[in-house]
This record gives sequence, C-alpha cells and structure tokens, in this order.
Amino acid sequence: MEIKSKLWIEVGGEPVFGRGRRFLLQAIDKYGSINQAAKEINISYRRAWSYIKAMEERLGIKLVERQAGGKNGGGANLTKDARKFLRQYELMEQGIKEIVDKRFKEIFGKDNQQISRF
Amino acid sequence: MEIKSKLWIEVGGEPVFGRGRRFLLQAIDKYGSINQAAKEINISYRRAWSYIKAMEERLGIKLVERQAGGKNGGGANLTKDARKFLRQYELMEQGIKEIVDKRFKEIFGKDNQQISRF
DNA sequence: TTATCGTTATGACTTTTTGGCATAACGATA
DNA sequence: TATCGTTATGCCAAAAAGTCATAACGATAA
Repeated sequence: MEIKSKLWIEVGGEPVFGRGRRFLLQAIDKYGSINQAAKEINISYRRAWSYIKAMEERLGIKLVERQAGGKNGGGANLTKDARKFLRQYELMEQGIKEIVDKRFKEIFGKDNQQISRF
Repeated sequence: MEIKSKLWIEVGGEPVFGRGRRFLLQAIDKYGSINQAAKEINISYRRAWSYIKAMEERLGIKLVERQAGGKNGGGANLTKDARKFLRQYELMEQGIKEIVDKRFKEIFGKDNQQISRF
C-alpha cells in the first residue's frame, strides 16, 4: 500500500501543466529535440506533440521553438517563457511529495502494519 | 489559472482510494444506501458499485455491508474497517490542499499576474 | 398468500479518452 | 540533388468511463 500525490495547473477547467509535462519540457531542454525527449520519458512523439500543442493553446504562450528540417534534421528548444514557467512550477512542487509521504507513514504506519490488521 | 492537487492510495500499482471514493463512503454512511449516495455525489449507481467492488477486492477488506430487498428495499452500511480506514484517510488528506494552495499563491502570485505578463 | 417498493447486482452497449502507427514535409549539408 | 533526423498530422485501435435495461431480493402491507 502506497500513497500517491499529484499537482497540476488548470486553465478554464482544463489541465495545462503537471509532472509529466514538466518532465517533457526538461527533457526537451536537455536534448534539443521533442523526439529524443519523448523517448527519454517513454511516451510517443505523437503524445508529446499533443501535450505541447495543448499547453501552448491553453496558456496562450509559446513554449517550444521548433524547426523541421535543417541541421541535424531540425530540433526544438524552450522559450524564455517556458523556462520561467518551469522554474516556478518546480519551486511549487518541491517538497510537497515529501510532506505527503511523511504524513502517510505517520498515519498508516511505516510498514503498513494496519493492512495486515484488517 | 488554478492549482489542483490529488492524493490517492494504491495497492500493487492499482488505485484503491482517493477523494471520490472518500465522498462515496461518507455518503453511504449518511444515507444507508449506495443508490442514494451515488445520487448525492452525482455518479451512476453502476459506477459506485464498481468502485466499491474494486476497493474491496484490492484491499481484501469488506467495506460495505449490503442487503438487497427487505425493509425499505434494502440498504448498505459501512463496516467497522471502512470507518477506520476512512478516518485515517481523512486525517492524512487534511490540510494538504491548504499547503498547496498557499504555496501556489506565493509562487505564481495571488492574482495570477504572471499570466498577463507573458 | 401475494403484490409492492426501493434496494442491490450485473450484463451489454455507447461514448469518450488515450495511445500508437503511418506518412508527409522540412531544410542544412555533403 | 540525395540524405538524414527532425517536426507535423491524419487516421485507426484500444482502453476507460459512462449509460441503459433488467433481474433478484425480502420485509411489509393488503
């Protein structure tokens, strides 16, 4: 038995940014390629592309500068706005998981003894 | 732009308990009926029933004592184990949302000014 | 005894969401 | 002008979520 937690940002009731998309942007920053980034985090290129499109539309912000063709076949890089947004999100997320895990252990018992008690 | 947070418990990688199921158990406790409870929280009886079944299977614990037919057509009540589990979960969840909301405001700005800055 | 009533219990179907495949277009470079 | 690894998207498949219909139940009242 384990605890899971999730944080995400919505705009107009639609999800816009969460941990998965954070990973994606970070990986794009690392590789300079949506394709490579998608492989890194084990999602299809198609899915990564859809994520980016939805994020940009809903936020109304350009997040990823892309080029198809050219040197190395093209590539993608984060915009300044994307980096800023990412920093803010990382800051917000930081430590929350630890708080939740700690509380879970306190209440349900470090070794989940309670489950065998039932 | 708003922050959302979610907590849930998994067993063997499968979701077992979260806010929605908490509402469901609480409503069953209140009405003594799965049917009424489902109406209260705006899900179909079918869905409520599936939730309960999955929870009980995955936890290996009987959560809801049911009777089809009889006085008032039957009904459903929480077991002692369900009440205990519910108490623990409520305790764990309590305050987490507030922590997250507070942090969101601090970082992204109380009035989401940052979104207009982009 | 029997009809009634509001439950629980499920199968079957529909709709929505998610995921993945296939393929076109791109453009610097050799 | 052929190549190469990208980005870009339409289309279909699979999975998940939601809905509908109907059977079974059993205390109670007629």
